[in-house]
Amino acid sequence: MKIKTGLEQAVYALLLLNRLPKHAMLSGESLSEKLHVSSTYLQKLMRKLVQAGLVSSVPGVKGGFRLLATPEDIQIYDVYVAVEGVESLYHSNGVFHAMFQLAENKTCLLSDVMEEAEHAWQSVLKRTTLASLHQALNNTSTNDCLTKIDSWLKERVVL
Amino acid sequence: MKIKTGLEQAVYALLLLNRLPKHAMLSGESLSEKLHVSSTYLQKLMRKLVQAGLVSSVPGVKGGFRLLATPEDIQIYDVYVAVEGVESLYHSNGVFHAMFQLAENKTCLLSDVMEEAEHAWQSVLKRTTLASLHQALNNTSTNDCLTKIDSWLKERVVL
DNA sequence: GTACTTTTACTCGGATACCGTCTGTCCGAGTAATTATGG
DNA sequence: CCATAATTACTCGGACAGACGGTATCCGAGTAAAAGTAC
Repeated sequence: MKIKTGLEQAVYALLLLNRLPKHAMLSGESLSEKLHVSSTYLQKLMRKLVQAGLVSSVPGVKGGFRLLATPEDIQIYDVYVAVEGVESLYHSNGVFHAMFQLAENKTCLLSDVMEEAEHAWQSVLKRTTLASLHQALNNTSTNDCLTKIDSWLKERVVL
Repeated sequence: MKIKTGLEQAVYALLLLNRLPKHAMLSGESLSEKLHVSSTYLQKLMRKLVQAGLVSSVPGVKGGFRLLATPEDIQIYDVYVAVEGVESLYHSNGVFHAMFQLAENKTCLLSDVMEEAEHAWQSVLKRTTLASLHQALNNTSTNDCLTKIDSWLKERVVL
């Protein structure tokens, strides 16, 4: 059981977009190049982020992706849901009900526990926003790294 | 991303074993019959529980499985680790390092968050024991269900 | 210079292929209780 | 009746097949800016 790497790609893509000046955009091609991930697959992910309302996209030449919401409002959990869907980590397979020949409507024992655990998990992902990640990045990175990124962005930025 | 159903099978198997009198055993065949799951696959899971030290097994005719630890000491997290391994839910794929051309030794931003989230998740699974599930089962089930199970166990119990 | 057409560089969304993992099956081997056999 | 052998019913562990989902690729379609063209 593993969490998809798609989440990682999406989060860091958003983190890059967050460094752009207001209303500026970056093409999917540029994003994938900087993240060193598959271009076509990243585009698939970006579409999911668009559908989730986290970023907006502009077609045509001089098009690209741009952060739609403010970074303070983008929870990591939102990104997770956008990429992986709302399905919970655990889903009962009815062993409990089969065991006791119960109706399907009652929740099973394990589900309750797993649901509680997942809630605890989600709460961490909900209180962590893109803004806090951005902050952490600025605090922990050397100026050299950041300026290198920002100058690269400047070359590739659209509009 | 989903948690294996193997966990469900294992937990309820343990819950069944917990209803046996001291030192009594149940065969893998009987377990799978009551849980309505694949017999051979359940045996695979039981072996993992044996290797994890949660249950002990006795080969030969009149053999079977028996709870090794006391139910108060068996955390659901132990079962999870036995079935799914110690691997964490999230494992970085190095996007962060590729992005900034950093050395591998530094942890990436997302890893920190995901690790914290997983910790919260684990803590719920650690404070839930087989004993507490057993308790919950006794409290929420009708007497009819429980006596039906226990009489069935009496028929199939070994030793 | 203006209106129109073509080219270009993007996003969009579906179809598809690959591959690892989880589920499930099968088989031979080991083990111990039970049963059968021989003296 | 006792000792030994054969049978039986389990667990053990590996090899293997099938299904499913995540990763990745490709393609045609849509869109809009830029470039080219005609008058």
